[in-house]
Amino acid sequence: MNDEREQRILDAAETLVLHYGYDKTTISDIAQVAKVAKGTVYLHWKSKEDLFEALFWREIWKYTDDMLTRLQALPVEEWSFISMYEQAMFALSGSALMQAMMRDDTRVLGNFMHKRGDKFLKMKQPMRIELLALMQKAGAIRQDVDIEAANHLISAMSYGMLNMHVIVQPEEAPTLENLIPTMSQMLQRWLVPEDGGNREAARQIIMQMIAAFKTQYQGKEMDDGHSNT
Amino acid sequence: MNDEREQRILDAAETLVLHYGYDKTTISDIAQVAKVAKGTVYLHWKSKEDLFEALFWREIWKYTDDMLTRLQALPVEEWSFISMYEQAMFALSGSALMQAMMRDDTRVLGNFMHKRGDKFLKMKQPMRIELLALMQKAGAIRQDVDIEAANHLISAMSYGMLNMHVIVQPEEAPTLENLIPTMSQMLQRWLVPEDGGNREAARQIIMQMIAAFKTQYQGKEMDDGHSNT
DNA sequence: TTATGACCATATATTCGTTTTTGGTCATAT
DNA sequence: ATATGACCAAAAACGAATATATGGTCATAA
Repeated sequence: MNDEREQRILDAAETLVLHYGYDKTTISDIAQVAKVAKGTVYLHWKSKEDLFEALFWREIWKYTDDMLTRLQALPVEEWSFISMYEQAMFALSGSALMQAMMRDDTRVLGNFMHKRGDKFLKMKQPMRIELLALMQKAGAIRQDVDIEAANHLISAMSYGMLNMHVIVQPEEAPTLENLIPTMSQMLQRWLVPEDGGNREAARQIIMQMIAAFKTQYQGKEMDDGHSNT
Repeated sequence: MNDEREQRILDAAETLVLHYGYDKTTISDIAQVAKVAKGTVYLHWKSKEDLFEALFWREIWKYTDDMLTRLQALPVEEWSFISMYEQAMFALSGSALMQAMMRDDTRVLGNFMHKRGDKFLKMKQPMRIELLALMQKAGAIRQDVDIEAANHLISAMSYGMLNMHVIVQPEEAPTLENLIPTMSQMLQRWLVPEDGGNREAARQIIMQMIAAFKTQYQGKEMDDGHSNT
C-alpha cells in the first residue's frame, strides 16, 4: 500500500479538520486536497471515522515522540518533573490538532467525540498523580504539597492555557509557548524543595517511565490507525 | 415599591436560571415561584432582560461585599495579594451564579450574553495586572516574575478551577473551595519573596484599593438594577 | 491490478404551513 | 391605588414534504 499517499491524505484531513471541523470536512474535500479520487481514500480506510481515528492516533504519536525527543535532548542532570512537563508543553504548543484534542474542542472534533471519543479518554487519565506521588515519596517534591489538589490545579492551569482565546480577547491571547517559561518558574518554586530535593531519584523515575513507555510504544506502533491493508 | 417582593422575585429568578438557564426560564415560571401574578413582575422591571440584568448586578455586589467582608475580617498584618485573591475565591465558591458568570457558562446565560453580555465584560477587565505591577514595584512580589505572563497564568488557572466538571469526571471533580488552600500555597511560593517582601507596602496598596472601591461602591449602589420606579 | 468517479441509499438541510409558547399589555377586580 | 391574569402579537417550536449533500460502493477505465 502506498504509504506516501496515505500520509498525504492524512495531511489533507488534518488541514481541513482544523479549519472546518470534523462535521464539515467531507471525504470529497479530503480527496481533492490530497489529489486523489474519492474512492482511493477507501483503499486505505473503511470509513470516515476510521480515517480520522488514524489521524488522531498519528498526532498522538507525533506529539509523544516530540516530547521524548525534547526531553532526551536535555542533559540528564536537568531531568525533573518540571522539565518533563515543560517539554510536554513545548511539544503541545507545536501541534494545533493535539491542542484541540486536549481541550475537547467541539468546534474541531464535533460528532467524532460521540462516536469514538471514548477511545481517547484514556489519554487524559491521571497518570500524572501517580508520578507526582512517586516524586514526592522520593523527595523530589515538597512534602507539604497536597498531591491530589496539586494535580487538579495543574490540570486547571493546563486547561486554561489551552483556552486563552476564550479567557481574554482573542487578539490579545498569548500563545501557549509564551506562557511556558513562567509556568515552569511557578512549578519550580511551588513544588521543588529549596535545596533542589532528591534530583537523582527524580531522574531515575523519569528514566524508568521513558523505558516503560518505549516498551509499550514499540508494541503499539503497528496496531493503531490501520484498519485495512 | 415593595422591596421584599422584589427580592423574592429575584431569588426566584436566581433559582430558576441556575437550573434551567436564561433561555428556558420564563417570566411565568418566576412569577409562580415568587407567588405573584405575572403582571406584577413588570411593576418592578420593564422587561425580562432588565430583570436579569438586575439579578446579575445584585449578585456582583453580594460577591464583592462578601469578598471585602472576608478580607477585612483578617488581621491587617495578613493582608497581601495572596490573601486578597484567596478571599475572593472563597467568596466566589459561595456563589453558583457568580461562578456561572465568571466562566461565561452558556448553559446558564444563554441569549442574555448576546443581548447584554457586553455590560459585564468590564468585570473581567484586567485590573489584576495593574495590581500585580504595583505590588512588584513596591517589593511585595518577586522582581523576576513576568507580570503579564503571571496574570495570564492566574487567569488560566481560575478558568480551569471554574471548569473542573469539564476537565475531570463530574463525580470526581473537586469543589472550588477545596482547591483554594493549595492554590494559595502555590501563589505564595511563586510570587512572594522568601523574606516575605515589603508587606507594609502591600497593605497600603490594598487599603487604598478598598477605600477607592468603597467610594465607587457608595455612588453606584442606587443606580444599577432598578430600571423603573 | 489499481485508481477512478458516477451512482445510490441515506443522512442532512431547507421550506412551509400550522401549532404552541412567551414577553408584554391593560381592563378589571380588589 | 395596586395586583391580577386574560389577551395579543410575535417569536419559537413542530412536523411533513421536498431538496441537497455525503459516505460508501463498484463497474469501468487505465
